[in-house]
Amino acid sequence: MPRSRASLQVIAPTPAAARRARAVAAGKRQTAGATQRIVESITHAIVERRLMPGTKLGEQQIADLFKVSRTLVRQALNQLSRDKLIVLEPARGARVAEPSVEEARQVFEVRNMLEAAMIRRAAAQLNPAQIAELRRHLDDERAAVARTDVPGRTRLLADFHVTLAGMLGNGVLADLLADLVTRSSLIALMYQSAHSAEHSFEEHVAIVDALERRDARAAVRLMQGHLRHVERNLKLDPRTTDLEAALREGARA
Amino acid sequence: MPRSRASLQVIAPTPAAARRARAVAAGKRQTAGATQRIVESITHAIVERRLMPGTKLGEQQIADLFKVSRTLVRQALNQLSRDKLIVLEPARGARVAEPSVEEARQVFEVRNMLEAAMIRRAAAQLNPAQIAELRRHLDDERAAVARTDVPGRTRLLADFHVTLAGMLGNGVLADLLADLVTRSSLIALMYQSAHSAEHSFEEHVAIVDALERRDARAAVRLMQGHLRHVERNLKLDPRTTDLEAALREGARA
DNA sequence: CAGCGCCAAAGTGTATACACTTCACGCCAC
DNA sequence: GTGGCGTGAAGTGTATACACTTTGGCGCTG
Repeated sequence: MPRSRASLQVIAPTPAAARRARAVAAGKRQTAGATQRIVESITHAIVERRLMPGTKLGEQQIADLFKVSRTLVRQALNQLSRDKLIVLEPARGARVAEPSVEEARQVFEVRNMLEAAMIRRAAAQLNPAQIAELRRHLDDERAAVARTDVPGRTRLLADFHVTLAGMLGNGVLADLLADLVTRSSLIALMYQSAHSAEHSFEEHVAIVDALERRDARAAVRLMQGHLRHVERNLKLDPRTTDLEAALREGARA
Repeated sequence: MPRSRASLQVIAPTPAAARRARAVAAGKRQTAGATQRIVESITHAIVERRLMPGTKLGEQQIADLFKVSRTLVRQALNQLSRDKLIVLEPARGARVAEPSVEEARQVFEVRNMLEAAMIRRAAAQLNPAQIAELRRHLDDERAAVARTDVPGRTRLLADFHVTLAGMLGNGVLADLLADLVTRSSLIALMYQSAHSAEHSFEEHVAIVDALERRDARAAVRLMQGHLRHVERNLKLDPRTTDLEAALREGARA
């Protein structure tokens, strides 16, 4: 009787099932273990620019910090490695990633593809309540920019894109874009010259304006312009001479 | 003198560095550890339909199969979990994922976004040699379809999309799409009714034809049609009655 | 004195040990 | 006979132990 368990649990859930149900209902997502805490901690540290690219991440060092064993730290590092936030070299440990110029270009190209399509749909399907939520987000951005809260504004400017993705009701898209946006933060950290937070904020406002007017074409154009501006503000030009590049290759081989 | 190591290694690489360099030069990517072997093995098993959704994946069982400790198996399972190919329930172990109808819809929506943009660029920038490579791929597909090699044709039909992504020289895009395509395979495995491999193959041919003509508009239209057809061929309609759905929810809570 | 090789310390990679949760069988009360 | 509850086997979660690689320094040699 393969179905019996289903109905039984509906009527009289086991303690374990009840706890799981409560965990889901209670809040967002129960922090499964310490692993997730470590991942988020390091991710935030990178996004908020407290960890520079190339920084060595010793396992024991992190384990001591979080008062756990290396086992959990390694799990966390593996996740971060998959997110491309750190680089894991065999037997040589983990370092904060140093994305190449080429990788930066590719990340922005993919973001452009995804976000152009995303904003087109947003213009078509967002309801007034969601527009209002975006406005609230913009208020937060404005405040962070005003008080020159660098970590906060960095996070908020990035969150704008993720929030938008989340509103389309497509979790897959939201997850994907969250990864890309986080990677973009690391890229910005490496290459950013004089990115004007104010400029980004104003472009976000213009985008929401277009969404509210349901002007899909303008929204797409503004979003693409926004992404292009962010990318253009990075020092992605070939700064290294050919010789220097060759030596870097050698050092990396 | 922070630069000295670079030039030194160019002139006289250490054994370790030399080995790493050789590993990179020698072939694709050196199989870092047994972990990767396990991940690929299970991934292939799922894509080739030898592992059904819901199948329990016991850690010790897998460890014995691959003659390694549970440590490595757990690493592999974590990776697979991030790929959404398996589901990891705390203290209850790993099972092959059973993507919901909603998740299926979202995956195809994102693929549509990405691949429409991708094919547009492909039409603009692919060179004749690359078109020829696509033709060769189509030959393989045709052969696999002809001899009703189900695992092979499944893989090849999926690889078409990944190969295309790879040709754009954007590794980030290729990786992302590879994930989505693999997830799509699992989705197909769950919901596919009577998907005609021949039909997909013919649509691939039409797409390459359009690319060769550099007809971006037609290529986009064909690709979107292709994805829509694949999705439509899934039994994504609400097959379960409301009652059944409710019970499923209960069983899952 | 420069360069090479060797050795020890540090750090990573894998396996194993142990604690804790889950699940199913069986027992007991009703 | 049915339903609830405890108990033990199975399996997962975390920590620890140990082997192996890397690396930097020291002395030896030419």
